[in-house]
Amino acid sequence: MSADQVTDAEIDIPLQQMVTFRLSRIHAKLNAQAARILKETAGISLSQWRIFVMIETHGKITPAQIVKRTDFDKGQVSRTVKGMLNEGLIAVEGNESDQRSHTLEFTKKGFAVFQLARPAMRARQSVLLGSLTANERQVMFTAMDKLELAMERIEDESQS
Amino acid sequence: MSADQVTDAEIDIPLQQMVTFRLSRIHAKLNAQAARILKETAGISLSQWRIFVMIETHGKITPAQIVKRTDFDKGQVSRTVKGMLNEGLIAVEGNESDQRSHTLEFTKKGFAVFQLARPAMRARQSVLLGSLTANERQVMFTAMDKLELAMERIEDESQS
DNA sequence: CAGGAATGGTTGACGGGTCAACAAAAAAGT
DNA sequence: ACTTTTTTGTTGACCCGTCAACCATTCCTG
Repeated sequence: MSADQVTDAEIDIPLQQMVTFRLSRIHAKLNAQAARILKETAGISLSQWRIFVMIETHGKITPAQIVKRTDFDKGQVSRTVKGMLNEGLIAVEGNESDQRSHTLEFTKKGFAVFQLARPAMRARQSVLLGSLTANERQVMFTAMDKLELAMERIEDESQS
Repeated sequence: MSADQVTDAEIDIPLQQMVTFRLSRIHAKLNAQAARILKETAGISLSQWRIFVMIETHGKITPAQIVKRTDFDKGQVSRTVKGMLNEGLIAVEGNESDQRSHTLEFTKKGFAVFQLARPAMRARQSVLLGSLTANERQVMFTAMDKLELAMERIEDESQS
């Protein structure tokens, strides 16, 4: 279907859209699917899952560090953390040397909930990555790198 | 191709995120950038731009056709169209054989506005596509195809 | 042709993402 | 020491995307 869709029309203008359109559509679908799985398996939101993953892979971590590593919006992190605290999914530990900051960590309940979602999320990831050849994976990542760089270039140009 | 193969560690946890995280981040950046350019050059929103593009590439077109071709949300199309009508950017033409439906088309003003944004959007697209080699572009598209198929597979599995 | 199903479109509600303003604390400059 | 700047986090406002309920019209089927 998409094979015979690559026509002149697409290369000129519409294909123009194809990059952003398709990325946007895939993103939407991935999001919706992940959200559904998370809700069904663990009753958490995608934002909460992402916070969990950050805590899991980096150990104790502060909101600011999460923002730096992921580019998530700081307001959203703040609100998500607040919600997770209310639900007892994570705990905070004050920082002695900096009164503003606090590190996040799992509660027992939070870790249990996290693990409820993990198998399905892992399985999904395996299917997604497994659908691509090693070469396709690699090219896709370098392509994404290049796209991000190109975006920065556009940003710079339009400011000068 | 044997450059760096995807290792267990990558498939395991952190890279797990990589596919969705990175897609999501790129999507967000692309969106924000496009929205900014559109606002600056033509004073329109991304949704409005997308409707314009659909009208431009397919001639007179109905909201339902747009939804089918793009997977946009039907509610959002409805609202965007409503807004564009209020601003005089598009016009509707009733359909004789179907009282529910109407086709969309440019107004003079709408087409002028559309063309205000086009150069910058085209330039941007050139930079984006130009940052990738032909091979990278091609692989990326097939990869996106495969990802969408894989998603459907996941959907089917989790329902059975 | 009557009644139910499907289609086209509108609307309200809700959650998520983004942005800007702000307060508190810490770091840096003088 | 004191002022200024930067960092950390919270909050409110706003827009966008998604979902579900709903009406009107058209299609389909007995």
